[in-house]
Amino acid sequence: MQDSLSQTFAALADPTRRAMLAQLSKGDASVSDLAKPFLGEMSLPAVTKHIKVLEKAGLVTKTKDAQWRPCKLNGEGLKEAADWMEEYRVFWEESFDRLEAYLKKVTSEKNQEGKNDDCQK
Amino acid sequence: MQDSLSQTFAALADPTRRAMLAQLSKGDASVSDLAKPFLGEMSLPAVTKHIKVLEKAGLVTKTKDAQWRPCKLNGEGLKEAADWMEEYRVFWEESFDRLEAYLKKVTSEKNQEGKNDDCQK
DNA sequence: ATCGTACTTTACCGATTGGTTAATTAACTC
DNA sequence: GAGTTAATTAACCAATCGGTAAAGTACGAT
Repeated sequence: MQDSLSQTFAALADPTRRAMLAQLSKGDASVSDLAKPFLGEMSLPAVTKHIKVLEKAGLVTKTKDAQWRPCKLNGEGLKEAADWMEEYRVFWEESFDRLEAYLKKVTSEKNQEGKNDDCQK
Repeated sequence: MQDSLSQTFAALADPTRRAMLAQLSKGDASVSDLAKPFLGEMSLPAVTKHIKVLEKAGLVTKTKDAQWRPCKLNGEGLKEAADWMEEYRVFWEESFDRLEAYLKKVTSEKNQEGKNDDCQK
């Protein structure tokens, strides 16, 4: 995993890490703050590792404050990935358009109920 | 890796697979079509595996046509991931705003050159 | 100095990933 | 039905991933 885009997507491919980003989106948090919701499910070193993955992907920056390590969401780290996705937007919007067109069609057909029973064409 | 969002991001976390999606965005392609750009770097079974990852993530659908397996980009498979990212848009736009504000500031300071040499405040 | 808190590092483990080669299935072609 | 083309499956391998327990580091408080 060399390129930064792969690193970013890989970092996002884990629910624990996404939950951490969600928490950081509400405000900065220390390692133990971030760990709190998960200490039932995993150990502190596991949390440290997850944070390191987020750091290396450039999604989080960690600073020092006495014995604490306040972490901050780095929004810019998501930009490259979002730009990549943007290229494909048309491909889900076009299928939405098809759905919309279909719904429009069946609705107008419903409105013509009784007027014409020949549904074969 | 249970949840579909993790599966999607994991599928995107590989340059070979992203290149395949890029090719499919230009039009449907068979497995060997998709393999062509990579046959110098990897074998056909490796390509089959990559396609299977994309399929399981719902990003690609594969059909049958004689001995060929035409693949199609499924744009809707990206929607969930794009929606997730959208939540964080403000976090990279806000840092862009800060940059913009900074550039505006230094520009206006530059315009005042000679008028006031006290750059300490 | 030593104790507690916050966190990291090390060493290990099993499961998954990304690749291989070789064999197999399936459909068309002669 | 023998051969060719398209693709998959099976068995294997090394590297990475997500986790652990235990030891180590660094800072503040008493």
